[in-house]
Amino acid sequence: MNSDSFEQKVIKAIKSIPKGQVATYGQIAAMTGSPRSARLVGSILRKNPDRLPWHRVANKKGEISIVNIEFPAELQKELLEKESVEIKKINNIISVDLDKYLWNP
DNA sequence: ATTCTGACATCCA
DNA sequence: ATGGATGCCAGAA
Repeated sequence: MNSDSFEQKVIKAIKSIPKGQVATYGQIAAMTGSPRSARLVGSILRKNPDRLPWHRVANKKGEISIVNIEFPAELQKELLEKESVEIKKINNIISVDLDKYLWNP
């Protein structure tokens, strides 16, 4: 499998998110050259459960879009707090303050 | 080959 | 402001 595949680029981009910061799906997609492929980023994260800092990826509202039962939003909350990222929980909806923690490459 | 689906992002009512 | 519809694009059926 060639290392230039969209999937590989996405994985690299996600791995490069600095500790203590958060990136959006669209941002990752844009970094890999396909600004319109935010949804594919999600699919890839879903396929690669381990080995990726998936907890540093949120949608543009700063919300967590976890669907995978193995990696629940609560776990993501813990992981982020461990990196000193402030978490807001409103109406059982976990989100991060993008104004403060969004990664600007 | 065609249709459906989705860890998103936008637009419109 | 909030929800529904639409666009994108690769993989699955």
